[in-house]
Amino acid sequence: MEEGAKEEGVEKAVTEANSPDEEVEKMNELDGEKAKKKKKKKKEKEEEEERVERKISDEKEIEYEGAVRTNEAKVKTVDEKGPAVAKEVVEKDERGGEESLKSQTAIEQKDKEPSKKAAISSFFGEEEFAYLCACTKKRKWETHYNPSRPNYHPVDHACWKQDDLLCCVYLCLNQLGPAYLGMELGVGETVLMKAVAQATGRQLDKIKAEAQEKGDLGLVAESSRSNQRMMFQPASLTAGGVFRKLKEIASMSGNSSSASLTACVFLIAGVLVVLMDRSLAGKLRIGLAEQSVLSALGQAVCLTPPGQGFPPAVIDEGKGMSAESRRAWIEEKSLILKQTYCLSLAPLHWLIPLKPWVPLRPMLAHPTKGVGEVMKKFDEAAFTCEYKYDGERAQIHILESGEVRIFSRNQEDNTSKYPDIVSRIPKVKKDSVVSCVLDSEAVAWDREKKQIQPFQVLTTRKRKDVDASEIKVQVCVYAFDLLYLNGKSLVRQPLCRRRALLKENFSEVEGEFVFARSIDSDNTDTIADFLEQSVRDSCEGLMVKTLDKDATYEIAKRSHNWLKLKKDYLEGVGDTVDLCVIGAYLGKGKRTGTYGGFLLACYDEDNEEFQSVCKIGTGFKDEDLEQHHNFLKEHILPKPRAYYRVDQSAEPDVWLDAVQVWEVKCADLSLSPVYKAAMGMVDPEKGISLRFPRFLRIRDDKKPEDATTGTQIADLYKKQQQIQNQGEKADQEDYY
DNA sequence: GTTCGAGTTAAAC
DNA sequence: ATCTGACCAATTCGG
DNA sequence: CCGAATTGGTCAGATGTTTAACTCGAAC
Repeated sequence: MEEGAKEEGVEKAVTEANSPDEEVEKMNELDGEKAKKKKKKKKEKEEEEERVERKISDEKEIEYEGAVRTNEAKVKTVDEKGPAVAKEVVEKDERGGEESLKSQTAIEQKDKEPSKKAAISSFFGEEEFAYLCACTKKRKWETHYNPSRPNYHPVDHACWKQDDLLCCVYLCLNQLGPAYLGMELGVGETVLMKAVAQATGRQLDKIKAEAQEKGDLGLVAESSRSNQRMMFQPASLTAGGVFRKLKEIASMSGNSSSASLTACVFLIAGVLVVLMDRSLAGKLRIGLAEQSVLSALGQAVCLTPPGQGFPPAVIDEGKGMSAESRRAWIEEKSLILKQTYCLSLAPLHWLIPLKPWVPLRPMLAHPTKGVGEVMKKFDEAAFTCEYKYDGERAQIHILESGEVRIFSRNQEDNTSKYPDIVSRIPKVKKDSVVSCVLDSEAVAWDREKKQIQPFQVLTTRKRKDVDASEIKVQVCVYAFDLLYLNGKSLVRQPLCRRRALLKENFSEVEGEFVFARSIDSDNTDTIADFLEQSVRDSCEGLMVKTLDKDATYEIAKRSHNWLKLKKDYLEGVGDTVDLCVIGAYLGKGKRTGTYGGFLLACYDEDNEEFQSVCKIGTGFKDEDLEQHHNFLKEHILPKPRAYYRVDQSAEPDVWLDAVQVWEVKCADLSLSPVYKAAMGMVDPEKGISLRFPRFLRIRDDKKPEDATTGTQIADLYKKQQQIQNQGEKADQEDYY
């Protein structure tokens, strides 16, 4: 760790921060200084000036919990007031004028802490940009980071070591690198708790209990540490150092191995316990996620353009502009950044154009609760409706060399999972295709019955290094979009064009590669029929996409440019079930202090028992959660009733008396290794659970014994399976 | 050494 | 995956 | 015509089931 600190001293002397208190003092000094500068610089109205100052003094009053100091940046974490234990990253720099203004308005509207966005915008400090400039200039990244060069290996990303800005960015995004390189920490909550226990020398159970009470493991670690009084004063922690350590952990095999545990321990014992902890858990909770980081970065890069050397000559390129045009300008530039980010997922990597090999983020869809809403949203624009197949997103890249790569929805490299798809690409693409990227859904396919299989079947496929000869679950690819063809990006082309090119350049092979079924209609009834039909054909519903207007594939502009229409979104349609609450789980984060989720059971009339069906944690209004907590805490049981059937792995934090019935909606039913409902009725060992359960309302008119029965659940499951087969029958009738 | 089971994590949805 | 709430921008309503 | 209220969209952060992969440690 100390080594890390040394390495960092590149452009600027390291400022040692030995205690949080000192840190705070320093920050305050800086703030004061910067306020002055700001005054000089900003020639806006005095009114605004005043507000800026007010904000700064506000900030001084915030109580800092701890701090990370890098050479380039000061990152402070601050606990928000109120129930939400969120984090703010606050960093002031002299270019913060614009951002401060924004935050001012926020303060005025809501007399609370500075708005999150504002804090974020000013996260990246001037020095970092300078550093960034230096890095970009040197092109370290580009040279090392070139996946297509021979002998390339992810390890080559060691070049990251020197780039603290990048480290900051990744830390913020909670990633270790571009997703498609598949770097995972392998550290989950349990390991983390062990580490905290070990670091603080306390009992694991105690830690667990406290974590539940406080709703945040990081807080536990923090308080434990301060109780403990550190034996040694750790060297200041740099963002780069932390990041490096994280990667180290990731690259270690054997997570609960003593080596990695001690590494975690070391980190935790280090300085910023809270921040570290959350980062490890993958939840920074700083009220700052991807989009915001990108915006911040976008602004940053605009204002202090890269490539100037150090120190940068131009710090605020937008200085002369009016507030209006300045904003528009920043927005425009940010879009470029976002666009490349959407392509490559590598923030520093903005120079590369779309090309096969680098996955791009897939277009997503907004849920829609009826054909009416679809018509309203797309109004006059022409649109198409496609089947929404229930499988896994597959972005298939064909390189000029003929090599094929397949990426998941989250840019995970799935090439080795689908050797079967890879091998059938040549016979499916026409000769006109040299290189391309296509968007599709991989769906489990029963070759004998020639029909689609449920999602649950697909998930049983092997995931790594699959040998084509060993494949048990076949897949059919349903292609629906073409994003790149023969050297040209089609991302800016409208869907109608892309779709036409797709159909021109590929040919269908039954059960292997098929175009998504679609109709182009604006008739409500026709669409409703098509929706019905899609469900009969084992699909989830429809995807609705405009054909011409706003029909590009530009994720940066709009990542949810499509609509999805599922049967279970429709009000009063879809599977609905009445279940009894028999347990609750303590909430985390926002939900600290109430229940974050509940355990639900159906009533089994044969054995007169309550069998667990699923947990539920969404669909509640804040108000609902409060109400449930108040009501249910009166019905806490010291231990479960004898007639509760619950798997050990689903045991709630508190057991509840079966007194209330809730109406719950779900998308599907699944065979469950965990839940006990209807066990033995469709499978001797497995019960039945719900896919995507959500709370609808309390059923005060029903007593616990009136809850949906095990038999009914089993019937629902069977009905679902029938639909599978009926769809096939209908298809066959079509054929003959 | 090998095998098996338990427990954990990440990633699909 | 689903869902809610906060926030922001654009549009509509009412005086 | 302007300010206030409504609406629509995006983002962040709560939470769901199931599965394969992986590691560890005990039993063989």
